[in-house]
Amino acid sequence: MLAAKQLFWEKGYNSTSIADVLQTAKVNSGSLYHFFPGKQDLLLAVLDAYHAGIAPMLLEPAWRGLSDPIERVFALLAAYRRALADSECLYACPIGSLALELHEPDLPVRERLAANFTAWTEAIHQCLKEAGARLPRDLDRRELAAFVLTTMEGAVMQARTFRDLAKFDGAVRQLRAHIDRLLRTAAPVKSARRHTPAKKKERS
Amino acid sequence: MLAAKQLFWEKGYNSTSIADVLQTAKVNSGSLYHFFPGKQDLLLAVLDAYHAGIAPMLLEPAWRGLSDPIERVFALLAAYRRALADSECLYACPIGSLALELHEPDLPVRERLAANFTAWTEAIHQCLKEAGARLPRDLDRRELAAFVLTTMEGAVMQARTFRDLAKFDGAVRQLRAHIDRLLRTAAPVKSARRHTPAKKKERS
DNA sequence: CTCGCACTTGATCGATCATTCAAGTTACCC
DNA sequence: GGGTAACTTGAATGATCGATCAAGTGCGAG
Repeated sequence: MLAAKQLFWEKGYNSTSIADVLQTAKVNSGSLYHFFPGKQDLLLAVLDAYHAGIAPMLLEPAWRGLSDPIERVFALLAAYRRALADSECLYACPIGSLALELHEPDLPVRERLAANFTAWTEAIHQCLKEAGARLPRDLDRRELAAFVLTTMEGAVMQARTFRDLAKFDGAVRQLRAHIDRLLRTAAPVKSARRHTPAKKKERS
Repeated sequence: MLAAKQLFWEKGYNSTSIADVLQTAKVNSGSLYHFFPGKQDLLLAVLDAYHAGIAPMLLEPAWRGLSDPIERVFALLAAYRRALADSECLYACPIGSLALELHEPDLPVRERLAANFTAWTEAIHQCLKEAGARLPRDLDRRELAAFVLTTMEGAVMQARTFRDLAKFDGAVRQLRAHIDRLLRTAAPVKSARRHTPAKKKERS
């Protein structure tokens, strides 16, 4: 139900009453309960809708015309920046909000929250894999992909709390510095091959 | 009120009823309303309590015996790791949770949420300033400090959602790699060419 | 046409919500 | 001891919550 999706995002799950949904969707309670046995089933459907919409509604618009995988990573972050800018910094990632709002989520709810995060992270992971040798061979690309999500969620949280886009930009700038350095490490300056030192062993 | 603090953290603000608070605190409604005109005033008091507790309840225990400022940064993150481990990954940063749960926070609420973030970030900023020349001169230390908070919030969110400490560890590992590189950039060679024991004057 | 089923209607339920208040109790100053 | 202000008591309020259900309506199949 689109109305529920909208309202859960605008007001949160607990603050959205069934009556709100009914009014927005212009249906009666009986109709709703015919399709959704309870409020939680509505939430499950909403989470499934978000999951299904990640590729067509989020990734595709953000990546239109971009082929470079690293550019795509930051294009996705730029899409969130736009959402913040267009909403005077009141935007919040609906999945992240629900993940923190629901303190005792039943298993099916938590599974779907996790599935949304996984799908998001996996899309970034795909980019990092496509970046191939531009990134260090021994880099854990899945871990870095999850770190991009970490950065996005933390950055949105702060931008929203401070109503300040600069908080978002600052976080992205730090992430970019981190990734730039990984790119440089993997592909040292072309003209100075002799500058490449012996590989230092990695520590944990 | 300690009971409210506990319950808002355990169940969230909207899911905690006044009746819950009354029962936990073993007081009557009249008493509570004598001190707090409404539920929101209770929230404000809780947020103020968190703010006041950052130094004594969070930083001091985490930093006991540690003097190295960079170690302190990661010791604070380790404290959150411990909170997750001790709670089977159901821990959530109370401020972050409230920041995302309250979708239309009144100004006084939002101010206090922001004040909590600011105080936390400022503590890290202090560490980074103490790190002095070990970090690049042109590094925006406040921005990096905010990025540490970004990482913590995003990492806790994912660890909690996946019920997996590894999600937290992965984010911290990425942050550590980022900061390690900054440390290396500032002090390229271990054998100090020109040690400057003279302390730079600090500006306030 | 008519039967059966999917779906809608909207009143209604008991529970619980935040909040109020008149009456009672305690503590402290003069 | 008497007064008073701070605080407690706990029942009551009206609103709103998620959920229910008997009585419809519409429609396609036979």
